[in-house]
Amino acid sequence: MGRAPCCDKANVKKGSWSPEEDAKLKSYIEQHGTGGNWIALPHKIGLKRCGKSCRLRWLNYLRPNIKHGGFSEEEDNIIFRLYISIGSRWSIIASQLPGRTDNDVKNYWNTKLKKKFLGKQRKETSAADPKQETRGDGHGDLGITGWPHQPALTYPIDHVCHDVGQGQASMRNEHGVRDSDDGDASNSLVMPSTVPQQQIYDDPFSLAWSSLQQNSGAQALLCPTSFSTELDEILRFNLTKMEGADRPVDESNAATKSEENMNWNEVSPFLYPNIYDERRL
DNA sequence: AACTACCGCAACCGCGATATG
DNA sequence: TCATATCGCGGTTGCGGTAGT
Repeated sequence: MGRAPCCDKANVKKGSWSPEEDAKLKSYIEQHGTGGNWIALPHKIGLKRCGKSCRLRWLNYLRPNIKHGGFSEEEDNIIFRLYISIGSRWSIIASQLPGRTDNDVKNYWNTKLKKKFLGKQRKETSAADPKQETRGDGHGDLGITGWPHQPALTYPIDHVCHDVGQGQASMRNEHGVRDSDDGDASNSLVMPSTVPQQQIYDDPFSLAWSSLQQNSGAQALLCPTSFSTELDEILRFNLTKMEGADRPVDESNAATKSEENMNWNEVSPFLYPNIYDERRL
């Protein structure tokens, strides 16, 4: 049997929100909060909308301090590096960008950033071997191996805080207040001070490339022409590692598995495998 | 000016996770 | 322990605007 619908679709309005609907929803939530129940909320305020739709509208558009468009170069870099590190975990990535929503970041990546950085990749790759410039199958602009679909590359994300120990503060200074700045770091990928300082790259592609070169067992990557194939393999490897870690390996590792509770200590073993492997020995 | 193709964004959908009774 | 309700997330779709022909 299929899943029960979250609302009565016949009596629910779909499509774009009107200013009146926005005003109703916004004023109610500002006065009363969500009441912990999105499904019941539209009925309370007389909106013919699905609760999920209300939640999405609030989170992505009506919520205070939301920024739309105008992504900075630094934000581009953060998104790119996190995507390389953890894949399409948009909510986690967005949590590192105050005022940005997961939907916004996702759209921005899919429409602009992916092309921007993959274009760069192709450029560098083709410079080394012009024969790999294009594919005739119409997928050329998605990368030679389609690697964006297999994320979770191992490499440091000191980009989250360009200066270890100061990054948090610097982000705060730039954007004002962190969206998860409630004294509980459990919702953020917080960089521990023990993480070794890595070379700072202005260009995220260079950073990813350099990291691949440094990665043990990635000798083949030193040959630019095999970049895509090897990257593909590394991505698969790390993805497998991350998926495997969703299940407790031992008692000490059987902590919460919820992404919401993901913090640096849980993510970092995948980003810094060498460091954490050594600690276990 | 009209048509078409493309792009960007808002919103929807479906599923897994979690909470609750 | 199980069933059901709800939340939260990532992937996908659809629409409006714009550029190109």
